[in-house]
Amino acid sequence: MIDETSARERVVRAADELFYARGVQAVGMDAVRAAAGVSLKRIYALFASKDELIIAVLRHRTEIWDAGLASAAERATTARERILSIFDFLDAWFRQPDFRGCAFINTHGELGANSSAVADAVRVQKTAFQAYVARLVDELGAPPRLAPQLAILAEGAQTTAAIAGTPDAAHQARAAAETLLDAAVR
Amino acid sequence: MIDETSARERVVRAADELFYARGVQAVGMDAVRAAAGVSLKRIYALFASKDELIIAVLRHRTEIWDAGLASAAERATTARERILSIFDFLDAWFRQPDFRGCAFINTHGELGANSSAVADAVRVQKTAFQAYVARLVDELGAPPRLAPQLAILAEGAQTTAAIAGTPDAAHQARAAAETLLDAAVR
DNA sequence: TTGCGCGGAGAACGATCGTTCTCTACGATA
DNA sequence: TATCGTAGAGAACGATCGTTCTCCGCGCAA
Repeated sequence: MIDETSARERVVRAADELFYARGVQAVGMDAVRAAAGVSLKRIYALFASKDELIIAVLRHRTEIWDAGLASAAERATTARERILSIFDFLDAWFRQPDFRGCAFINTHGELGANSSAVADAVRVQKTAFQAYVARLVDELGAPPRLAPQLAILAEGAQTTAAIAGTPDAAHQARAAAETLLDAAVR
Repeated sequence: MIDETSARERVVRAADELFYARGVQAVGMDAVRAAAGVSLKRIYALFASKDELIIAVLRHRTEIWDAGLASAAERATTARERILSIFDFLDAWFRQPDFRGCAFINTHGELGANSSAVADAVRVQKTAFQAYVARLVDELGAPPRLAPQLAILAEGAQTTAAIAGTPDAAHQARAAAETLLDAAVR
């Protein structure tokens, strides 16, 4: 294992999958080692502690989330469609068999009280999402107060779908978003 | 400690506060013992395991939540006001200094993947809330599809407020709910 | 070929946790 | 008063976890 970046990436990817599927505290570093195929010694050379690995995993999740959002928006031609594409993206995500809610919300609930670094990383991600929505709302020429309302719908859909175990919340939130859009831009 | 029910109540209440503040897995049974003033032996006579205690705590939280919702609704005179009182209730809750998000969402994120009993208890609570909203929507004479939309707003407000650390999401969600209500009943 | 340094496998260590067990004190009953 | 059962305090136990350390083998320079 000579390639530094490849080893790091394998560790982050394996940890991400395990943390998301079972929760962070339920996964030992030895399980990460086994899944990544990287020795413990090497993992601790790449990350000073499990906490640092958790932060790296959250950053990795942010990239995946951003890429998914952007990819969904690409298929849209208008600002309104780009906003609604968020909920189509959620719908596709909720239908994946390994969907288990938003990793940021889950990790925040699990560790946010004890690790301000985790809480900060989650807050950064959610703030970035709100800014993304605000940008789309601005492009649409709708009043700015619409943006947090749409973001709240997206957040609520994620926790509702995770707990219910069904993807219904995506199209319910999308319908609500359409109503809010209709009322905001006339 | 002769009174069975009082000891049980003290354990549940102490565990609830600790679990909510620090997360379930971060709180050892010895911390519960110290906070409740009930010996470990007695705790394990009342609850077969920590898992059982967790379930009891979730049930206790359900009672608190239901009572809070009902109390907020009492001050309302119309069905529309009763619906909006949900968001006033959330606003008051978000402003409490020890607010740390929805205990059900947090616990589900932490343990839902490993304990189907926990996942079930959380799902039961969320389903009951959705049924409550559906009842109010029915009283209002609005189309039933409005109910899950309002419930999603409430869920989203809870996670948004918890992560952001501000109570803003409550009135943002309330404003969205008003728009949805206006559009649904004309 | 020989010595050296790096990396992997996994044992080891100290801490913590859920759960049980031991010991002691006390209150009620005959 | 003597005895028995119960309850509390906390030690003990086995498991697990994060982190470090030891040992061994392999590739490379002189």
